[in-house]
Amino acid sequence: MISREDLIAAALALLGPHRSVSTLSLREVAREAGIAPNSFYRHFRDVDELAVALIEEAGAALRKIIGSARLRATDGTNVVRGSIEVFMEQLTSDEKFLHILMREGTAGSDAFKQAVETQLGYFEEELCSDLIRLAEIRGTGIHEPELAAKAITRLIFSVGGSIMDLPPEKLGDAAEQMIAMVRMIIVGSQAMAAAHRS
Amino acid sequence: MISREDLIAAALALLGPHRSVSTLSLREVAREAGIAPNSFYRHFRDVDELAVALIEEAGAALRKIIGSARLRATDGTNVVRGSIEVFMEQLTSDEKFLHILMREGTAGSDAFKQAVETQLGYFEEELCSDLIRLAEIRGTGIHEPELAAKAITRLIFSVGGSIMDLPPEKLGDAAEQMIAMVRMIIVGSQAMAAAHRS
DNA sequence: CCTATTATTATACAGGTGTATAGACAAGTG
DNA sequence: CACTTGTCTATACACCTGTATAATAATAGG
Repeated sequence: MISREDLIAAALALLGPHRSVSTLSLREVAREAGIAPNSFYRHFRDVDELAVALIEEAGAALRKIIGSARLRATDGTNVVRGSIEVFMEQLTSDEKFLHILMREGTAGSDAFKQAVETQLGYFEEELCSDLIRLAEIRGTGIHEPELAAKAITRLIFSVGGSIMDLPPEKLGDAAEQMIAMVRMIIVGSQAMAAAHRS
Repeated sequence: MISREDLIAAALALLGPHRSVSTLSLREVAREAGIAPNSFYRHFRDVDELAVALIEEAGAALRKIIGSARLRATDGTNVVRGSIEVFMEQLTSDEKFLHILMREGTAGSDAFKQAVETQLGYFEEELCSDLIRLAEIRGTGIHEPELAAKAITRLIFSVGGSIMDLPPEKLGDAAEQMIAMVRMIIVGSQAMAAAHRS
């Protein structure tokens, strides 16, 4: 007896740097999972529903990963660098969670897009509390941390999408650029807090 | 006799908020253009080549639009707001150029992705010179304007992709958020310039 | 005007897709 | 045991896809 998770795993196996979720077909996933096409319906209404489940799983897995990275960086000296390094690590690993979330942000069905949106929202929330914590540690204020978190999240996922099939030797530079861009946002939101206070 | 442009126009007609370039089929475009499927090959090797041409056309059209908006805003008081308003205008107009560029950033073939990347690069360049000009007018320095331009461009196209099928009454708020986020980046890059100079 | 070349078409094929239908098999219940 | 119930499969249908081939229509050259 096959399970939802088996189907998700089968879909995951088909995905890769050159294969996006929205191009998966029902028959293909069923074939990969070793079941008859029609059995697919026992678990999902259509591939779209599978895709949404996949996104949710990928998001949860990713948040778990960066969650442990968050705990590591409580001193506030190198949070940005540390987080982006975790990100790049994940980008070059065999796990496809990041690729899925980055690649499919704007394609696919409405349900699918909204699932991605929801996951990005979770990241924003967590990042937002990080930013507030960071500002407290450093004693700087922070202006509209939700917006800063949103900007950083979108920026990273967008830039991530462009660099994800770069040759590995260029990823270092890309990471440095990312770090600099994120710092700009953080410094900006802090400077704006200072300006507002005066 | 049908031309490349006619085919591009046919493809454009098929696209919309719920239809992305990567889902266009050769037969479909040919049908829309009123030619036999095989005649498609006289103009493009495959749909992918059409898609690339489409991206280039959309990019050129967009740059032309914001180019005229750029000229309008030489005093440097409200460049950000003005630019984003042009952006939102375009987002709600019937022209689909923006949608195309925003929606397809990370999906589709490699050639396609790179075409989008190229267009985004053009935007970055133009924005970069704007930022430098703005910094001169205001007398503030600017730290790594290329990176700031990249961050802003990616941010706008990424956020744009999420809000493009929002109900129109929420677009105003979204625009305000965009403005605030872009300001964070600009303020940040200026603050970093000040810090470096000291 | 006839011909050579080019552009466009119609037809056809092999393969893929989602899904409706009906049968096969195992499990649980009396 | 017989029987129902839920799960899976095999077959089949209609439709769509890209493209190879051959026939047609249009154009240009002499």
